[in-house]
Amino acid sequence: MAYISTGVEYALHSLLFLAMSDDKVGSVSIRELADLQRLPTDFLAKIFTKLQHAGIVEGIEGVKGGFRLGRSPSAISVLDVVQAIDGRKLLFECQDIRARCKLFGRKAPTWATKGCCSINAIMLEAQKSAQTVLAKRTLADITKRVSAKAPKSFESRYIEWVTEKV
Amino acid sequence: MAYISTGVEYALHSLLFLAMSDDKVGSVSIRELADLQRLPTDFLAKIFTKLQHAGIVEGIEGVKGGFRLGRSPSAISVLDVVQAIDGRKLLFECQDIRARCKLFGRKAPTWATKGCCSINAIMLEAQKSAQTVLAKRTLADITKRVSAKAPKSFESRYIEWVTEKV
DNA sequence: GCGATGTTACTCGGATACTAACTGTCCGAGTAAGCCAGG
DNA sequence: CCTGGCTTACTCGGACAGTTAGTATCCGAGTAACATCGC
Repeated sequence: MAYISTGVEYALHSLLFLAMSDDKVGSVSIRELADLQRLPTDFLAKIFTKLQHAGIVEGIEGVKGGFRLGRSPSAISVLDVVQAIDGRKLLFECQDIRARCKLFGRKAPTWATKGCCSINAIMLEAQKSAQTVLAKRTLADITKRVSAKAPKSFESRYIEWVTEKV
Repeated sequence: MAYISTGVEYALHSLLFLAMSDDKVGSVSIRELADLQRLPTDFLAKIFTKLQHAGIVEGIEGVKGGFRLGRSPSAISVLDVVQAIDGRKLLFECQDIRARCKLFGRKAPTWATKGCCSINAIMLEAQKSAQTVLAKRTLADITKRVSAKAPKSFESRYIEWVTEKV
């Protein structure tokens, strides 16, 4: 399984649609989002409650309810979404192997302890590097890139679809 | 589970020992390496055959056999080890969600196709960034950092242990 | 009309399968060093 | 001697069990818009 789950993928694509209709439509329901993209409805619902807990979206209960963005698309980074869905998962989980070395007696010396494992340090550096990339990309950036290559009709057809509720 | 498996961790720690004794001992057996670090022997064996296929270590069969580094520690990057053990795993597996969008008919337009998914592009960028960090760190670097903080006696005790075979 | 009631379409959240990957174990096969016996 | 077989300690590689995380589904509870009905 990949480090970044498909849940994140579902979330990002769905958020992209929400961003498109943010100023034009009150809210979009999970059923609509799932239907539109042929995604599993219940699963997408769970994903959105996570996004809500992170403040990325805002849920509106009751009939005619749904979700809308919790803040501006330019204030939602890809990293925000990844961490909201997958949690603050580590790229690498140091298990402190060196401290188990038989050459030490019952207690490992302090220089071999978890906090300063050289291998872990490198992995953390790599993780930070990846996160920096994800942190500087926002929903707004992606929307811009998509609308640059998508035809104008795409957005309008989406708005139409989501308001008419076929 | 973390993106970088514990197999990689076992491999790196073991390779560090091999690097220490590289010029002083012909080869070290899996049993010794596992015993020294209290790691599961059979599992470590499997890991080392992967490292061998990648040319990172060299196996010597028969009694008195074992493994030694396949090339200089400065020519073995952390990324080499990660890819040898975990394969060329992607940080993110694009499933081409956008192409499933109901707004398209039976066939998605070319602008929405896998190769140019904007989300995937960002993930690939993040992955590349992490890999760059891992690629520039070599076994030699780590060895240097470890021996800087470990007491001199550590290395000599290890060499002693591995030659005497208690 | 107008307020009370019921229906419907949503969001929530818990419980539960199913699946795939990683970890760990077991075992049999092949290989080479070192020992030992028979010439 | 020295040559051939035996033992031993390794590496290989296949097969398989256990565990965990992610994916997906089902269902009951709560909420609010809207329609309907009785007055």
